[in-house]
Amino acid sequence: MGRSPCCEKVGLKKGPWTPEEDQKLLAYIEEHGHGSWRALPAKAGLQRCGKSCRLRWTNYLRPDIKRGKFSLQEEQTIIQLHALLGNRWSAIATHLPKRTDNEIKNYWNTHLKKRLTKMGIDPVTHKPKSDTLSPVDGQSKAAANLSHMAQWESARLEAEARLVRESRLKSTSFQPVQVQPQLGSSSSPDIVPQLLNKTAAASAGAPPAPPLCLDVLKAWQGGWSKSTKGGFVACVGNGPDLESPTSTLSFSENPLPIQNVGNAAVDYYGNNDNEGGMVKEEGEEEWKGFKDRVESSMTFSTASLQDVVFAVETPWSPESRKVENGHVGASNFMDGFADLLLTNADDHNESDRGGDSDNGDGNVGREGFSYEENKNYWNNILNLVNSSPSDSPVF
DNA sequence: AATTTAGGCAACCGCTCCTCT
DNA sequence: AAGAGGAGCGGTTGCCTAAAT
Repeated sequence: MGRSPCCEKVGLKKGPWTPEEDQKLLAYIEEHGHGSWRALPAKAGLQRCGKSCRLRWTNYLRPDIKRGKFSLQEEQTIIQLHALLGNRWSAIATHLPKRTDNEIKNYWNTHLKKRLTKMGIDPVTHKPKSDTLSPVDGQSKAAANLSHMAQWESARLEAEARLVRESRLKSTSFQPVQVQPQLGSSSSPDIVPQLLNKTAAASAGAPPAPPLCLDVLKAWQGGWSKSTKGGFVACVGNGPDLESPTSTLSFSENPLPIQNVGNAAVDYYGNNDNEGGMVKEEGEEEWKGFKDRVESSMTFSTASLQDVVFAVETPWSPESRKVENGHVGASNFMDGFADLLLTNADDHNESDRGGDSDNGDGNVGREGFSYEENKNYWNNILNLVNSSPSDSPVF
């Protein structure tokens, strides 16, 4: 709003950095920290704008940057998180602590995007391109449902936030929330546990939730059961490792209309006959901000993730769903997505990847996703989030 | 060997968000 | 509550290098 660009000053250098400039910047930051980026160049004796200095530091000079070729695991992480988050490079970068968002962005644009395209997958939607040719068959519908899952999750977070607010009005007597230490690394460490607890309490038809001790990772491993009302109950925290009482999130009053999951999210959370009171009302901006905080920290609520899996699994074949040791029955990571991707990745890459990607199941080397592949694709994305390293800054 | 083309990456630009006053 | 400044993010550009002709 009227503020002049930081680099507009005459005499400031642009373009590639010289080793001397790098040295000056490095030396200054090592001694003083960066402090105010705007003030840094003058103090460090650099003819650069602060923004340029920050960029140089974060993308190149920072000591904890890993440079060089991306590993197989890193590629998988990027692709799957991109499917979930879109072009939110900084969020993706939080899962690859030694890579910069810029590096990831470049790698995506120059390598991974092309590879997906070559496989017949739209790199934007992560959906088989063939879907657009025959959008009416059941399989395509399922894939279309999947493509909305990120939006779904987003809408859900908004709704949860609304529920928090509503529950504040309805109840003033919640038990203190116990938070396991792992969550402390989140930028908003208190949000999710409270969110879950209050969401559970506010859910229509759900009994008052006991205090919830949430460890996202453990909770994610919790089992599932189908409710007797035809809805679904996510049993949070009943895995063997959990010490806390079980919290039950019930959506039995509102079985999700999965067949139109993208639009359904709107209805479900906004305008449906929702007895849970998920009604759009005042304070949208506040809740948008709330949601963004949750999203930006990638602190997915357990319920959200499980709902997503629910959305993935349910419309296809509920009976075929496997639950193994409390995990969602996604196929093995390497057998599923990675094989599909890397085997299709052709030709020019296997030599430097170790070449262990062909599982010989016949699902490779062709365009488009099969039903199972689609399922695996998304389940693996969720598994990735689930299996994020515990020292990840976002979990 | 010279020229053209394509790929890869660092850096810039403009916008948005957040914080402070 | 509103405005200004700072920081961060994502998109894009432009340069450099390698490969192809």
